[in-house]
Amino acid sequence: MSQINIRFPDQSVKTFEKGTTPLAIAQSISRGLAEKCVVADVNGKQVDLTTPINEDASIKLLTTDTPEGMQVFWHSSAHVMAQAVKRLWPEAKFEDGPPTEAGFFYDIFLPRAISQEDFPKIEAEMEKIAKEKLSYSRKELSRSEAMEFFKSIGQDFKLDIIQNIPDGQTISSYTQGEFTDLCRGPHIPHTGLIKAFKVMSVAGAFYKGDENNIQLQRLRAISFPSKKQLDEYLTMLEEAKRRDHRKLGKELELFLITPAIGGGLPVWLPNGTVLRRTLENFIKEELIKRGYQEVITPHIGNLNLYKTSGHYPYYSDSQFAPIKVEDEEYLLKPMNCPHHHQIYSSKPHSYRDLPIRLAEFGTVYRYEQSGELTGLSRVRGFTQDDAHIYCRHDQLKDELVNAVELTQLVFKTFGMDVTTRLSFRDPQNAEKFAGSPEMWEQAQREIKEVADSMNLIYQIGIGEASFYGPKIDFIVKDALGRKWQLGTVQVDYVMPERFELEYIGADNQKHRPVIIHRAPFGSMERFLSILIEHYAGNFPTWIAPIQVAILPIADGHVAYGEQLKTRFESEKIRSSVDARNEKIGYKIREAEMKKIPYILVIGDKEVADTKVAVRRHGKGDQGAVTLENFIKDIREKIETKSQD
RNA sequence: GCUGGUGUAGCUCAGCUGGUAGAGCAACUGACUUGUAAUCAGUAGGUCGACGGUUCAAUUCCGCCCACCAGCUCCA
Repeated sequence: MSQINIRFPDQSVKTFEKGTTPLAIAQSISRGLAEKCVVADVNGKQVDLTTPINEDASIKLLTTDTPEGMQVFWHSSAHVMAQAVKRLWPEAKFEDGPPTEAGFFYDIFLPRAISQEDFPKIEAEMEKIAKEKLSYSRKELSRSEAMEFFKSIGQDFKLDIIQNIPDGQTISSYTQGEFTDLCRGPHIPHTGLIKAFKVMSVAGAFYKGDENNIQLQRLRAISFPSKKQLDEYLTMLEEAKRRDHRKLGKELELFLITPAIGGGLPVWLPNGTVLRRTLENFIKEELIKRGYQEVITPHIGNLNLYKTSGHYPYYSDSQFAPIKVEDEEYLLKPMNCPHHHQIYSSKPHSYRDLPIRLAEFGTVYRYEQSGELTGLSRVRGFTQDDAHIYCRHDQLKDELVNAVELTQLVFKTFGMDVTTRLSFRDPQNAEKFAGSPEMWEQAQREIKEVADSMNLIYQIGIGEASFYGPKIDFIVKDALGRKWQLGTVQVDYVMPERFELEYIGADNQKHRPVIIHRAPFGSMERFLSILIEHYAGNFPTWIAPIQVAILPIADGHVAYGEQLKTRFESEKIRSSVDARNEKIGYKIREAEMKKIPYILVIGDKEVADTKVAVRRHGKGDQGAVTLENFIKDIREKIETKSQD
């Protein structure tokens, strides 16, 4: 009997009999590993634990403690859910059921609408299937066998998938119990490993992601190898919901969205306005340092402007209808750029003038579909911290670097995790993108060179470019794990042509400038939504709407409290006095719930010594300090933009 | 826009199978003059999202619309 060498991740090598399986190898190491192990990585390819190994190999045993293991675990769970649905409603037809970042879903065609009342039934059936400890058995099929089989069980969507599998790729099915699904695998050894299920939601999903197709029912669920892990996950979800900016926005009186004004048209309340203005002032200071000039442009513009730019034809279905005034038509501005281009072209420019950097907090209006509106994250009126940099081609890279650095400064200042995407055009979908293929190749190459020179870690998003050029996009996740694009830096060779922008070069000839569009925050509204969730409403002192709550213990201390407030005003410290006739515990509770960073309790002792008793939000009593020391400390926190 | 769900006082929520609504907190009034997360008592507050229908009677049943929530599609 021949032997083979198996190499482990720690580089140790052990000898096994030829034809051994990852499961047997796991069992030879420890029983615990064998029980937790769900799939194996053999020579870089994931396989079932029961797959025989017939030659020397490197192996990695993946347990449910690894992200890869959980992906397989959830994928296998999706099959269990499909089986459960099939048992409950035999007429169900299945499309696709992949794992996700948290759990899995299956797209199902079923004439009957699945509702929340059905979830417990589905979960119960899934638990039954788990208890049956059905093993997943793999079978490889020819295309015709696969077509014949899935036709015989009426799974029409699978036929379509089979037809789209490229030649030469193995077609396989997995069977557990009476249920067989088309699947490339791999899978966990048996359904008994899945100990806890929770069906989360059902929603429509267009077949193949095309809104002209029928809608399937997307059943989302999550599963775990233990009940405890499920409970922890559900608790984590509850925590996340508490950070939701829509909830905190109401509780902390930051903003208001009311049908009386209109969906997706947020109103900034006094507290939220402080927050937003503080961020705007922060960026304005940076713009001054970096040679930007501020401009202001109107909220509407002649429709012809947007016909020239191409925004109107490209996005006419997501703009508010034009307004007719006398014989002209005007559009609520969906973008600031055409206005800025008019500023550029209002006078001739020398190559010596460039770059020209025009910045504006410009409010734009877009008709977003009603189903898309989400708090401050997706709205119909929002303000971009926009700027357009008109530069010579030899200045482009430096200007791009500068713009990316500014964006990075923003995220660093707030300690936010961000991922970077280079958004390129999709050559398969060329009609969506203006300009020549050569222009696109050049602009994309330039963006990539800048990203590489700055050692950015990025993904490339094909088809994510804007119609006039590629972008470097900065993407963050909200409390519920949804991804949103915030900052963006874009290269544009199209608009200079369309608006016939030019400068006179050293050669006394006319040249086209290149435009960089950039917005470090992106949309102030969306940025604030993420910021609120990032801090869970516990804002660092420098941006907190109210920085200091002054709490007099009794009526006799209110006058001193008012003196403190006046002093704080002169020091540019935002404070409020709670002069109500309430016990100190009550006032403290309220100030804590408002998440005010500093709480000052003042009574006889403080009045006598010109001191303040400091309590930090969430940290309790810090003891008394002199007023002057307190002011010095908090001013430092504000000036250094401390996270504290 | 599409699929499913939700809509009751300022906020958070209760209200079984139809008989015009209730709690806690907040607000207001009074008492208490208070030392680190809720003092006590009282008062007031609702076209039960809008409109239409069925019914002797609709917050409750039906229809249509609106808003919000989850997802899909879209996102300059």
